[in-house]
Amino acid sequence: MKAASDQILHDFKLKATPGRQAILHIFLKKNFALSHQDIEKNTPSYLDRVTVYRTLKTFLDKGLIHKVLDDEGAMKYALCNEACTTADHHHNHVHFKCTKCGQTNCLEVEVPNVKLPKGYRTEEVNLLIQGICASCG
Amino acid sequence: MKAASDQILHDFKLKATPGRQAILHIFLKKNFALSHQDIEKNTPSYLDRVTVYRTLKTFLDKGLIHKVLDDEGAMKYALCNEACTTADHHHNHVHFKCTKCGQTNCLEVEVPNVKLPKGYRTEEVNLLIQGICASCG
DNA sequence: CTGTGTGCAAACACTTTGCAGGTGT
DNA sequence: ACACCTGCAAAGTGTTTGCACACAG
Repeated sequence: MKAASDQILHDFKLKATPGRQAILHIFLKKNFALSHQDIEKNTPSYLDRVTVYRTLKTFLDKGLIHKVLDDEGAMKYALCNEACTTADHHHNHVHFKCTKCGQTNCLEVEVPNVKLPKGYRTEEVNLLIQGICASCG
Repeated sequence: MKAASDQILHDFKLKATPGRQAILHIFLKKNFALSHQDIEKNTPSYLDRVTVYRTLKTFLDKGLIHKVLDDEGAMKYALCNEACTTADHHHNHVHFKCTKCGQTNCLEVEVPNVKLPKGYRTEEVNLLIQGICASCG
């Protein structure tokens, strides 16, 4: 796993530092969207809160992770899937948030085509579905 | 308009106070989703910031307004349409955020049916589309 | 008159920024 | 060796709470 995260960091032209490895590990282990808090909770205590902020921002900038909308207004983050590079993003995800266990994950589902009124141009679609997930059902 | 807002407040079993009337007026005038900041900017200066917070929370509780997701994590609010009462909500809206003018509004569009993996149960769907709106196109 | 809303002040939580020193390449 | 991360501290911003008074019903 260490090798894997180092490889990812290297691919995105980021130095492999302990903080980044730790945060990246968390994303690799839990495969659902994480809030800043989630990350801080699962992070070695020597990691500074500020570093988490900066690391997340760096990851965002480089396109390693992406934002996930949450109904509570708390921003969450998730790893981009393999196809995403710094240059080419396609973030038309469907996210599912379980109201019971609180987990949000990416569904590998086609984003339906929505018919917009005339004159509207779509750039990005974010679909958040809330309900009960398979584990909690 | 004053009469209208008083009527609404009364319907939702809320006292008609100046603060609530003012905030409700803003929602009635602008027919797109407003952030807390938007409201504060358009609000008479005698209205306390705290009152805005509390009023919004009250409106939310009573089902007068509902949350609108925003990609920046900034919570926005919009009036529920007429069919919403305190008891019965159906918030499967489609929201469109223009990346140029920044306005977010409710589109009167059917929410497409998404096929979920087995075991998932849908309770609420939030669809946020970002792009260029008709006025900015 | 009574319960609720409001304003003010302060506490609290979250996020960002500057700088000095440490670390990966 | 150099640029870039990191930690600490502090400032900045957004949100919540407690309390006394004012007001709508």
